[in-house]
Amino acid sequence: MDVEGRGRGSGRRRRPAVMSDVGRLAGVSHQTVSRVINGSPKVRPETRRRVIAAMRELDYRPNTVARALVTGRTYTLGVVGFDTTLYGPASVLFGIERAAHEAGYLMIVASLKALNRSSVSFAIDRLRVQGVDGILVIAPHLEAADALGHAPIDVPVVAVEAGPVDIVPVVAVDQYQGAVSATQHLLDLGHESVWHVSGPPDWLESRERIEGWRRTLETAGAHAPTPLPGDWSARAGYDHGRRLSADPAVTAIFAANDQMALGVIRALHEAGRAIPDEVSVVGFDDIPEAPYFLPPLTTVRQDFIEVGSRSLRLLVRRIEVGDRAPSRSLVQPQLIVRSSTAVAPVRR
Amino acid sequence: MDVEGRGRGSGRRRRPAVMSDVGRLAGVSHQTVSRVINGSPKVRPETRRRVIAAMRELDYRPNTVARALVTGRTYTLGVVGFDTTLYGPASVLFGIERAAHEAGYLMIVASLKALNRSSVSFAIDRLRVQGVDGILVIAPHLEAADALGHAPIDVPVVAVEAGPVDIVPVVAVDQYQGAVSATQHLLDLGHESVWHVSGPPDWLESRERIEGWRRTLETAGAHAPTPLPGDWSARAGYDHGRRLSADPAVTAIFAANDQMALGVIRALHEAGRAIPDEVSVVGFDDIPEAPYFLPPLTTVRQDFIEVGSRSLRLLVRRIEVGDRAPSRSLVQPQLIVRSSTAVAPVRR
DNA sequence: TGGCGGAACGTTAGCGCTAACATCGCTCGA
DNA sequence: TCGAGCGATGTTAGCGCTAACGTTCCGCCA
Repeated sequence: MDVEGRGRGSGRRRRPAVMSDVGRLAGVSHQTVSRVINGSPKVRPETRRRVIAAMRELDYRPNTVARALVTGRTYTLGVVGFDTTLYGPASVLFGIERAAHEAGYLMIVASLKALNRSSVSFAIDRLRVQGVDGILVIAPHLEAADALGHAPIDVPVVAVEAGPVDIVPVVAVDQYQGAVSATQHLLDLGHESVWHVSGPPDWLESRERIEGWRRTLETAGAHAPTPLPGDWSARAGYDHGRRLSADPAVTAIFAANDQMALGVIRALHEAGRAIPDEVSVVGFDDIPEAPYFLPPLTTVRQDFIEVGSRSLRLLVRRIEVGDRAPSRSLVQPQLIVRSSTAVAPVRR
Repeated sequence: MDVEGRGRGSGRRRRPAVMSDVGRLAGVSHQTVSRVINGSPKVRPETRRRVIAAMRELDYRPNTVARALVTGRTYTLGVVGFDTTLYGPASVLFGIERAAHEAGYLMIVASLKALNRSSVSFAIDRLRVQGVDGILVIAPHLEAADALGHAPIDVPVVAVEAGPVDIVPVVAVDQYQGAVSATQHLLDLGHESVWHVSGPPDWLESRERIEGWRRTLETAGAHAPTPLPGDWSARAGYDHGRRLSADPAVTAIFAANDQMALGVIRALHEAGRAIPDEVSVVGFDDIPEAPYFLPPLTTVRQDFIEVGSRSLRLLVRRIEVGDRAPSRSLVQPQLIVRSSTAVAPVRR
């Protein structure tokens, strides 16, 4: 018997035990079982023991759905993200899940097919209908951030990596400062200017990195060339890199992420321009592979995990304490100097 | 009034409309509203129209939780994964979410802190208590796969990237075949043997790749050196690469993933050994950066997205059709030849 | 000795929905 | 002409839980 390995108890596929089953076995009402589960102090130790024994005996598991129906709380959180295949978003997601688990929440992920307003709104709605207690939106994009302006107010929302959104609280890496430190590093090495392979113009991260780079050059009195927009891919970096490597004036390149930096490096290499002796290259993100590029990449490290867990903690605070008030929390990036950057070559 | 921007309707924070509110406004019973929502044919078009109008008017949203309580279906799926920061798992997750969305399900992610039996069991339990309709376990690991042997039978489970598990159905990439094609490619180029930087021995993927590599060498009558186990990181590849580059007999290296291949490449480069002229290198995965390595990496492409969506479809079939019977679905990998491999150098 | 208060329970009434059955007209054929 | 039959709707009874209130029993003090 019990061929199906259904655990203790005899016979065929019984329906799982419910609260009143436990109560019956323990000789109490279902409400007392509920009290035990919810840790009410008004239960005699002896009774509690009997109830717990009965729960174990019947392999009882509380029905979360029924509980959610009456309490209105599901202890699930929704996360709206875009391309979660990329290292950055994947890490943020990971950080969120870690922190959510610790806080007693489960994480539901809704990916976006496209980065636009209606797409974000639909995703938020999908999660809301599911009954999540709160929503995190990873919205590093103009239109996506815009959708947050029309976010529903009956469920707490926190934006991750979004730009200056006034309506909802935001947790983000200080992209501007990261770009400043990358650019300043190159200027400090004696480069007269720094070329920039940027991200897509409609991404907020791109904009802030461009801004940081431009301002730093301007402050130093250096000329800021037109930024070359890529799509974060190594291929884009390669394409721009081919053009840049043909220009002997180019001695320093700041790529808006490590993948594009990799493409730039390959293009420079093919053109026979030595890194870092002739051209210095800086990336952004510090992906795990960056130290093993040829040469190892100087880059700006973002603590994605921290962004994820910090935004989650903020969301939970809003859910549980009811804290409103928009806020803005910035995580500081860190310049990691490796050997893809060196002092500027002497001018001929 | 309505300072809080709560939408149409006058006055303070009303509670959201429920079915009977809609019914009242439309002049029907709540059950008729339910029929309209569930697409019952037994509703007059005129009535249906009135109900829909009332729903819109009140901005009605069905309460998923209440529905789940009575139907027993939540239309959520649980996914148990390990390090979802890596490109492979992240892509599988992405593929799952895509397919889940299409099938009308939401995806809950539970990450593992450690790869062992109890950890997997706990995660499955957490999801089960939450009421998911089915569970996907990304378990490329011995112990993790082992936990599936004791999987609960009251909720459908599908294993992703797991080895030969007999109890639950499995969807995986044919790692063995991938390793065979990588190794054979190197043999075909005239290399006398192929060194292997493998993954951790307790990962199923590592084992199958080792097996494919070893068998291919044996079949060709070549000597199979002891595989060098890494941890998938570029650093591990680098460490092994340093030792391999010191051995002039080494002319071909098969790394069990692209990150380790990158480390190997850097080590060879530092040792002054030319790739591919002196040493050929093959990776595994075909991460998006692989074409931009120096030199571009020959590797074995895994279609992670396909693995994800295929496993999801299998799970949904089991949920909705009740299809039992363990099965095994293999996705074929593909050798991508780039310029990190070339004919073996002539022997001195 | 009566009564009062609190600890430790039990009972009841929902949460918002669906499933099952009951009811009401109306059409249509014998 | 009448009722069988069916389409369209209403009514009722839960799903498994928590919240609110009722009940019981006992100790303690006036």
